[in-house]
Amino acid sequence: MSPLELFKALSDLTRLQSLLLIQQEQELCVCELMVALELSQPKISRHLALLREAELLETEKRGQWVFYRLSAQLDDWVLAVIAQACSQQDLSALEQRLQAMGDRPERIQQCC
Amino acid sequence: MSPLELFKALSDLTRLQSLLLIQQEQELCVCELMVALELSQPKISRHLALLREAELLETEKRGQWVFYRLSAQLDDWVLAVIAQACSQQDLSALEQRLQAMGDRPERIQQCC
DNA sequence: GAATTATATATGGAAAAGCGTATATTCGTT
DNA sequence: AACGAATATACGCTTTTCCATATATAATTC
Repeated sequence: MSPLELFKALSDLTRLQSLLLIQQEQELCVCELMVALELSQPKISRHLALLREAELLETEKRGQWVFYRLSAQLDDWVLAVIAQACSQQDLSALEQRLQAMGDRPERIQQCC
Repeated sequence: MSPLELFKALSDLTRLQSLLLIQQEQELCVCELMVALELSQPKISRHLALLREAELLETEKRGQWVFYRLSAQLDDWVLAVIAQACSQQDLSALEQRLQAMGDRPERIQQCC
């Protein structure tokens, strides 16, 4: 991944918010992002596909859901850039809609 | 400056290389960037104008030249992102053409 | 003050990106 | 097997971005 590829991937609000929110939440499925960002399903899917093709995100299919999370083998400099962006981006409205969302898909407990 | 604005500004190779090379060299004028990037004058000027409008670069006119340098009041997180990009971008060919360039405008000695 | 150098901007067109809608696919449920 | 939910992709269109060329402006030199 080159700096140019990273910056292109992050130069769209939908992709930027999706990536940062996924980072914050560890993993999210498409329907959760639809609620959080208040956008249509095809729009979310298409932007996630771009982030996946750029190998920023990886997917895991569990049942009828596809969960997106940060790719496991991201270089440190990429993580550093994402962290800087995250420190400057207000995701509170998105987080709030996510919390308020009913019927979120069940998660395998990750930890403890 | 928002993350989105920064990423949009850096999502073009001409702008990315210009910004990083300017950072490395402290300041450069348009004609030096033309040689380093091997691009036309209007193309360089237009992209620099975008970086200036985004307040990533500032200019100083000295004689017939316009020198571009990093804006003085950039936030730390912006500088951090630029530094990460710089660590991953190979500018050696550009630097080389710059060194080999004849007739570079004289600089006011900056230091010591 | 005419010519030259350095830079900026305008203009029209080409390429790319993004969008809404429609459709396909896959999985789970009945 | 049929249906519904979740996701992906295809298609046509609009918008944006980028470019090459031409022109404008400003400083310098002769």
